[in-house]
Amino acid sequence: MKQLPETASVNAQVLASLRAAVITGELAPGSLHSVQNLATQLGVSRTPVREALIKLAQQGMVRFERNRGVRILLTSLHDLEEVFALRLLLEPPAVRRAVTRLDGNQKRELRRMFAHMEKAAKADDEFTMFEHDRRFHRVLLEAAGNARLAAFVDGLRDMVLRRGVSTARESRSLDDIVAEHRAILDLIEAGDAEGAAKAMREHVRHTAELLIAQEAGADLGPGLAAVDIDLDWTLAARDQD
Amino acid sequence: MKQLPETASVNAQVLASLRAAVITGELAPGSLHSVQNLATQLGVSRTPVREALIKLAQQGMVRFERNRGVRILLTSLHDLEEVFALRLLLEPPAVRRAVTRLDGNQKRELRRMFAHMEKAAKADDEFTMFEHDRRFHRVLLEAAGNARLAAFVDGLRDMVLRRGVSTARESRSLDDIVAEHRAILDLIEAGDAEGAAKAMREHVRHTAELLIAQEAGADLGPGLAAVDIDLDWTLAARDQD
DNA sequence: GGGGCGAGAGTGGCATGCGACACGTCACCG
DNA sequence: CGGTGACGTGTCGCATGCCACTCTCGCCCC
Repeated sequence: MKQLPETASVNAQVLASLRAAVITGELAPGSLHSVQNLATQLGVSRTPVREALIKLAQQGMVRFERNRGVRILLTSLHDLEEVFALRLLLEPPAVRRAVTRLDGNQKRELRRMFAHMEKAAKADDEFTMFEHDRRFHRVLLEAAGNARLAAFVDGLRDMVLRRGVSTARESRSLDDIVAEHRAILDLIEAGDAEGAAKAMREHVRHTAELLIAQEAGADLGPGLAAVDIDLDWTLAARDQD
Repeated sequence: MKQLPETASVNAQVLASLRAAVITGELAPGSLHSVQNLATQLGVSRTPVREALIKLAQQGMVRFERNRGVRILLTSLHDLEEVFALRLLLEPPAVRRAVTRLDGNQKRELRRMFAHMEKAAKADDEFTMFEHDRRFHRVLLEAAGNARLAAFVDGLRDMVLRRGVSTARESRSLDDIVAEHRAILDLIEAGDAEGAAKAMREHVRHTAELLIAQEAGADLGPGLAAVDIDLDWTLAARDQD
């Protein structure tokens, strides 16, 4: 486990370390760990570790088991289904709204994130790629003006990352991902809120299908994944005035 | 062997107490409190109190201020806007999906909650009314099969409760609220997913408008509230295949 | 009399002490 | 030989100790 050198609050450092360790799989899904042990490895006392774990537990990444330890929860197929159903409900409307609200700084930041993604894709740097992917989405969500939405969706991504980072390459090239984001960015720049929302919708939907199909394949053995999960609750007729 | 009392963990009890205290206004919005003080009042040590407050802080109800105390956050107009924008995005699709997935127990529970609401409305029992209102919505959200969605929306309600419980009576009678839920329930029983979703949408929208108008009135002084907030991000043209 | 300052009280954050409980081990009994 | 129960180890949950920092208020110097 990585030791953080900097001088932010101990709690925040521990939280970041633990979150990273869970995401990268350094703390294996399903495994059990003691607070004391984690604290020793991080070079701090049990208290900040416990407090950070409480936050992760609220997010659903770990679970306390009394007198046994802390269980690292695994991301099931159903978890992926839940996460992407929510992202499909929230991100397209958020983008639609963000288009009319983005200020200069945010647009610049968006372009910057996209440029970093392109560069990382060229360099085949998966980690940097997903890092900026996340920040790209976060800028958009924040621009929608709803902090709770932004925080919630950002938290949802954690559940996917530890499945996604290591495996996305198998089914979709980094260039494809960049292309989907380019489409979104172009439509935003053109002021086409509706188009951008639709592009985001397709992007999330595409990502969901790939990850879920792949995950189902991993669970059931290779080559026979025939799952068809109804992710998209918005497909029914419109409930509008 | 059964353990009837099933004494919940101290932490859970403290969490419930603090949440209730914040919602009822016993801990006034904007006020500052020390962990030590709260712990003494609850008859426990600082640790479980601090841990419960950390959870409330993650939910946005309180904020730690180093070396000063714990601030009880107030629900601003913008907070209400955020909460209801999210509920409008999430609850109608959840209901649409729930209609086709409700099992017998859940339908029975739904009818039971509604009956309690009717009874509480007749008895003019505001508190019981809102209690069952919340559980009515929760049953529906859980029936949609997405635990994250249910937990998230349920958490959002906390932000509204402390404004809503004490003030809803001024603008809308309990009977009106019951009527809106009756409409939803009837359409669910009839298997009309689309109609139920629309009814839920109108219900949430109606609630939002009343609460926000009233809150704006309270902020700006009585009689001149002329706010028009764009809650409804779904009103734009449909992003569909 | 006015202004600056310093000492004290109070606080959150981190470290540590302590008790009750879960689980694996192993000796002992049937 | 198989089952069983007591013990030891390890763990969380809760209580408490300690420290650096903030804020207040009264005192002292000018």
